[in-house]
Amino acid sequence: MATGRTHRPATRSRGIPEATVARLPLYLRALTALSERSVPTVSSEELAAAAGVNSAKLRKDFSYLGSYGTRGVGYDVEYLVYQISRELGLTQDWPVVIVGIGNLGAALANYGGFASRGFRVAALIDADPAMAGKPVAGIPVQHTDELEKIIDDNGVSIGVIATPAGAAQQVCDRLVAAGVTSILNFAPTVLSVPDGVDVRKVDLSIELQILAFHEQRKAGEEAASEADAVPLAAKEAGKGPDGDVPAVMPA
Amino acid sequence: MATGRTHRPATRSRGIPEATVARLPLYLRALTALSERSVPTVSSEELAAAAGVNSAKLRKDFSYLGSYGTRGVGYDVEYLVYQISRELGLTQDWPVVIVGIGNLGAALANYGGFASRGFRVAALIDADPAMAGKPVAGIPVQHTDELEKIIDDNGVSIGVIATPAGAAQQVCDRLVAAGVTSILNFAPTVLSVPDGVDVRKVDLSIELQILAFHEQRKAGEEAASEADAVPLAAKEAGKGPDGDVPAVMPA
DNA sequence: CCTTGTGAATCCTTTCACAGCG
DNA sequence: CGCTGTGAAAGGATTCACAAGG
Repeated sequence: MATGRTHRPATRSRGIPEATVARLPLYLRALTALSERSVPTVSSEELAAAAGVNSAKLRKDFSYLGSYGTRGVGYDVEYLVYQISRELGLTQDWPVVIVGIGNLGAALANYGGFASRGFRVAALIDADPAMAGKPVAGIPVQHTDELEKIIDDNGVSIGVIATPAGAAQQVCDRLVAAGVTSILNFAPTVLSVPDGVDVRKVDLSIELQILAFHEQRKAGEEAASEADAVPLAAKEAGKGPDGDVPAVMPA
Repeated sequence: MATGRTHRPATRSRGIPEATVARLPLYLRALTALSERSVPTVSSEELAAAAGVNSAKLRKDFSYLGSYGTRGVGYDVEYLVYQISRELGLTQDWPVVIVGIGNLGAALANYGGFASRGFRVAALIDADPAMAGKPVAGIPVQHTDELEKIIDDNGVSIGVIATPAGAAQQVCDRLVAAGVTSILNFAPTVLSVPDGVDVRKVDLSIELQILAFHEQRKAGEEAASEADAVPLAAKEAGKGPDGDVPAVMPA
């Protein structure tokens, strides 16, 4: 969805479509579950159901990786787990730093899904001096002043931004300057980065707004009121209780 | 991305493309910022830059909503804010419940972006009896036993699941049975829901995995032609060539 | 037989480029 | 003029449906 702006036309090697890449982690998770239950093989139909997609799509996706299945039988679970992991770059482990240790940052630090998938939280960084030294998820928080040194010492190329919106671009710039080339942004802001740097964003309130759109549709399903003229009374001014708790701020 | 499976072919009224719907919140945020700075009008070019998209796309998106701009001038900020809010269903407010008040649930409860956008956290629900009554973000946590009553009393139609993966489907089923028709799922599981219920998921580790994929590509970039301009300071965090190959190989 | 792998058809999204209008 | 609104072209992604192969 939101990778860095116009990078090169298409990575030449074996261009795997972006939509397929986005689904590989899904397949990987379903396969891992099967693997844990010692299921030896799985058909595209079964795996697709477990991953919540349809089987034709899954087969097409796998066809970009190569021919890893056996006709009449299905896919070898262990082998596929390995191939997808390798394709995603998860056979090595990636040190990541999390910047902004509010509620959300702490949640991320504690999130088991990172560690179990080849990601290692190398450091937690926060601008609040009072946080410095305090352990979160067993890792001591370090002050922002150390950012460049931390990136450099740990060879970090992936950074997670969980600061308030106002601080995000600044943090981003420092991360990039220090050598980070992939950023996962939880702050509700558009980050601008130089070419070659990938940014993905997760925006909590946007997801809810999309749901609200569909919810509204459902509500007005029968007796479709075409009657809404245009009150224009945009009294919907930016409301009050904004500046409270940290984590992430609204726009 | 992940709305409920195949519901009706397309909402007949004025079918706004899904891709457009997903961008409306982005525009809304940029417009709100302009509104706060009392900017009266904005061109598609400027607004597109602020939202991080290109201007042709933005104009096409707006064209699905109607003709709200003025040629030679641009768009009236206040008016657009209102139109988009209305289209997204944000002129009413939506009571939501958050189930699973761990680190992530607490972060969500504290997240200002919800309240400021027409969403009201009606209740926090957790299965741990020890949490019951404890206030988080000023709202007392209630026990799961109360779930159905809470949904009913508050007329909640949107639920947020922030429980561990193992509990998610069960919670989902109860929410749906109680009348919730839109679910935002943070648990790393595929939820199955009946037709007519929308599910969107936010998966923290999937985003990182996608970044890792691209990061890996960048690392293998040099050695080939085009000396990319990107310093690529990544320090080669140890790591032999190809991790260990797992036991099973293909037939 | 059964299930994969894949051309071809279809559908959706983005981009182009310019006519049309304030 | 400048900027919107939009047909038309281009590019992706998804689905179909079936030949190929164990």
